[in-house]
Amino acid sequence: MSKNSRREREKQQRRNMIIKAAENVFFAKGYDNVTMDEIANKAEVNKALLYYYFKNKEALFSAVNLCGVQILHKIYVKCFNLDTDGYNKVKAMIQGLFDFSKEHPDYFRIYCYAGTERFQMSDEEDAQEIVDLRTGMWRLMVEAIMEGIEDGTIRNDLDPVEMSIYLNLLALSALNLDFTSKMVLRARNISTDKFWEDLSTFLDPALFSSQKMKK
Amino acid sequence: MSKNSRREREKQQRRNMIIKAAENVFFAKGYDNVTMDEIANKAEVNKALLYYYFKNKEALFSAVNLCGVQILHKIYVKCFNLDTDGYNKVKAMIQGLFDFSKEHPDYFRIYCYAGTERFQMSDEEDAQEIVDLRTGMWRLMVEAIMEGIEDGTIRNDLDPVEMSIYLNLLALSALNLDFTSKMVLRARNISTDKFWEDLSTFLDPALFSSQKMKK
DNA sequence: TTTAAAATTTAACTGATAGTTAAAAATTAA
DNA sequence: TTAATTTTTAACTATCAGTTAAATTTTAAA
Repeated sequence: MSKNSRREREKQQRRNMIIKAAENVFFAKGYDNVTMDEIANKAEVNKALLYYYFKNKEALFSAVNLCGVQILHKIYVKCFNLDTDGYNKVKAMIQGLFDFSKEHPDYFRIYCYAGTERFQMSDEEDAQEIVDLRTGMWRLMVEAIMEGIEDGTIRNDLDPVEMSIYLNLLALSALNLDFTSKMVLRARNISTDKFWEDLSTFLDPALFSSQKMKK
Repeated sequence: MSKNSRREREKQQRRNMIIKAAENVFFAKGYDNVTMDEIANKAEVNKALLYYYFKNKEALFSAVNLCGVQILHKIYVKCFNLDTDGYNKVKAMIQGLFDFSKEHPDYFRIYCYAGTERFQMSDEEDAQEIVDLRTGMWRLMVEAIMEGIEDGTIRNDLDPVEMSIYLNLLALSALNLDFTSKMVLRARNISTDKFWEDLSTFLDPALFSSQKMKK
């Protein structure tokens, strides 16, 4: 049994080696410009073995993406466990996403790419775990918002579920700017970091508006 | 000369036929699942002719996308010319994007897809016009925001350029939800239309915050 | 009507690449 | 030693974007 589990471990290690090799190549050239042969070369392994461990190219990509998502998930958990009020937990999570995009820009890039139309269905294991982790992160943010509503640091006239989605969407797309927006900012000499900081100024009144403006 | 220009017109018509055929196929099956042979069949034209009129598949896709962008651009112009204050112009533009996504869901879908990493460089003509139109729309929104700042309907403590990007990003991604967000909303029985309406409630305080909260 | 240019078809071709396969070889557990 | 598992080998299929060059048809203009 102990030997069997050692074997299992080694198999897992081989799998991980392949994932790291794939990571390397995906990071360098994006998804579409990478061939399976390239990955096999990088992993110093035969191409057929890739298909022994992974169903196809997309599954391999999911495995890489999962690594990043796990990191991000941990960040969210840490933010949620901060000893502070709801508002600050939420802010910490948004900042956490920013930090993630800075510390792991490549993971962040494929995280965004994986959210594309191109990848939106799959029944394979890693894809499912990604969905679970993402759902988990969302749940944490909703919890934080609810805390904020109760302790009075976040407005109470909106559904926390919807609010969490607004925040996530905006944060994500602000960190993953399209070509036109980047151009515009560059032309105005606004760095993406300043753009991010100002996002906070922009959003704060939406998070807590003392005036319950209706219509 | 008049005959020459008639010929030109007919050539343009043929081009348009091809675009419409491509449109049909792209709308039905997305970009990646479409083959050039399919488009040629739909257009009842030989595949080689596609390459006579368009550089490659991507150029053809750009031509289709351009049609949608032109519609959207007109909407922005109309909103900008409304006889109202800056705040309401901005709101009208955001609502215009929503209307576009409802009236032309297919154009909207490829508009989003074309914003992806996959498509972010190209020197061909239609691609350039798309960039120009998008820049134009952005300019209009910045103008509207500046009017709002001057007439006092929009907060004055933020760069209008940045503000326009925040608004566009959020609106766009709220209309183009990723898989996880859609799931979450469905699970909570929140329709995407309600989600959109509530976005307005969420955002309003950020557009005009009477309290100039700093830090 | 003639002629030259432009538009269109035909069909076969290249090159890339994901994915398959089946058998042989190497490694490992027992 | 043996049987199961892992890994390699290398050749194969299928698909598709993109090319090409010659033939044919259509059109503009003289």
